[in-house]
This record gives sequence, structure tokens and C-alpha cells, in this order.
Amino acid sequence: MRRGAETLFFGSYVNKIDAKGRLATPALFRRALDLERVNAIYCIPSTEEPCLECGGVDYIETLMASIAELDPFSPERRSLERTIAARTSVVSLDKEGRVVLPQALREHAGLNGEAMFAGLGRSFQIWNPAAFEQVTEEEARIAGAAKLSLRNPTPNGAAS
Amino acid sequence: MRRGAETLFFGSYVNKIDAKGRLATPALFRRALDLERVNAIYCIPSTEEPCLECGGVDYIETLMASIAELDPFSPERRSLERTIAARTSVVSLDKEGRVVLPQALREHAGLNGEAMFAGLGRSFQIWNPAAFEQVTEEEARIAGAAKLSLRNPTPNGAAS
DNA sequence: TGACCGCCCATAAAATACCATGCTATCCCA
DNA sequence: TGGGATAGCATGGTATTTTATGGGCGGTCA
Repeated sequence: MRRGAETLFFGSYVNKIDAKGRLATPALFRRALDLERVNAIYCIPSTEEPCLECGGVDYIETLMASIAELDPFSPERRSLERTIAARTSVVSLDKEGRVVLPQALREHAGLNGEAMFAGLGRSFQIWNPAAFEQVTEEEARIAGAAKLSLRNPTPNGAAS
Repeated sequence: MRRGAETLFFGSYVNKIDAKGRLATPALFRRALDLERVNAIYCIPSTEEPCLECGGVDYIETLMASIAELDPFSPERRSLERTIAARTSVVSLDKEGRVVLPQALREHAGLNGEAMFAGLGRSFQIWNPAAFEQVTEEEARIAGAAKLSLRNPTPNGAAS
């Protein structure tokens, strides 16, 4: 599996949504995606926030793999499958790297003229830029505190 | 065996049932199905809910394989074989990718004018859209709690 | 005879592929 | 160092294909 830093999502970018609802994926994110394998991104409306949780094939496969470890007929597994798999949109990219987000997703994130891509490492989010701005100060405060509890990773946990 | 994310069922779609009882399978689901091998979907009326558990050949094969691992003469195996194998309908697709669900299945899921396909990863369900909507809020609550207990999959559990 | 089933074709709308433009930042060579 | 060529990228418009959905027709089985 491709697991170097070049496969991670960093930075944030604001792009326009045109009349046809098309939205360019930032070039850096496109390189982090394994588009050779599946020319699409997987978007899940966040249950906590007005944004979309997104990633490439590896992201969704990792997610589904964790669900698959649960007992086949447990209610937890059932619920997760329904709230994750059933709510996930597979959005394919055109030759220029643009996606068309389904109506439901655009509404969930409150997107109109433009959208913000925010890198989260292994995944990224899509926000209404204004809404993102709003949660940013709070976030920065929490992150500032969390940084203090970070430790160096253990050697065998490092990327291979 | 085909086992990537491109063979999984994601998203949910509502399609109409026409006067002849025909129902179009979502295009994305058709691609996830191995229709080359068997041009059909396998439908099992759920014992817990008013919906149909569906999948392609690999789905039913996996299911039968896990039953086959049980003790040959155990009552559990007997019951499972009867409730699953006997109640499974093999529904073939026409050239446009439509299926005609048997009367009994339509009644079990309470389908009339339209039907909702809900992707669950390795399988999918068919619901009356209104009924699905109803169970969704409850689901979201359970899933919210379950998500917190999700861990990164173990290395050997990861997709290859 | 009539309900049903498998097959064929038709169509409108929506999704997607294809082609074009202008901008910006970078590179290269004088 | 400066200025022109160049490559990458976001963005805009047009053409082509998919897809969901509709209906028709002959055969089959009860």
C-alpha cells in the first residue's frame, strides 16, 4: 500500500463551484489520492459538523475494514454500515480533476459559490469557507493544548 | 477474487417501480456486481426488518461458506440453511439492468411505487423509502456511539 | 384467453468526457 | 538580473454517452 507522506492531505484551499456544480480538487490532494486504482473520492456527510469527510480508496477501505471486524450481525455493525456505507457518495473526477457533488452533500455542507478543502492527513474535509472560519478559533485553542500531549512515535509504528 | 472498494456497494438511491414491476438497479451497484459470472442478484427477506438483504454471487457464496463451517448436524446449521437458502430469491437482470421482484418480496418490504437501494459495503438492502427514513434517526444514534469504539484495523486485517 | 415473462427499441434528462482559455508561477538563457 | 518561453492549474463551455424509465411484441404456461 502507498503509505508515504506524499499520500497525505495537507493544507487548505478554496475553490469555486461553477454553474454545473463542478469543483476542482486541489492538485496536491489529487497526487495524494490513488486515482490510478479508483478515479474517485469518497464523501461522507459528517454526523457532528456541517462538512463532508472525504478520502480516497484507501481511506474508505480502512474504514470498511474496521467495520468488518465487528460481529456480522451485531447492531453496532449494522448501524455503522448504514450510516457510513449507505451515506457515502462515490464521486468520480473528470480529466481536469473536478468533482460534481450530489445535491444532498452540497446541502449538508451548506455549499454555494465556493468550497474549502481542509487536509487532515489521511483524509480531508470539505467545508463552506465561512462555516470553517467560524470553528477555527475554537479548534486552534484545542489544538494548542493537545500539542503538549504529543509524543514521538514508537519505531515499529513508523511508516514502512 | 475481486475484493477492492470498487466492488463494494456505497450510497443510496431511489428508483421507480414501473407498471410491469420492473426496478432499475443503480448503475454503480451494477458495476460492483460480478454480472459476468452470474447475471442476477440474490435477495433474502430480512428476519428483523421490513427490507431485503441483497448481493451478488460472492455475497451468497460467502454466506453459504460461513454456514458450511458449522457442525454438519447441528440444529443451528439446519435452521440457517432453511431460513437462508430456502428463502433466497435469485433475480436476474434484463439488458437495461432492471429486476422484477417476486410478489412475496415486494410485500415483505412494503414496496409500491418506488424502492430505495442502500449500500452496506459487501451487500445492499432494498427498502420502502419511507420505512428506511424512519429507522434512520435511531440508527444514527447507535452509530454515533459505535463509531467511538472503532479502532484502526489490525495490519493483517487491512485490505491488500 | 389472459396474465406473465423475456426480449427488443425509444427517449429525455442527467452524468461524463472532451476541448478551450486565461492566469500564475517557474524555469531558462541571454 | 531580467524577460520571454513554458508548464501547471483553476475555470468555462460544448459534445457525447449513460442511465432511468417508458412502451411494444411474440412466446409460454396455466
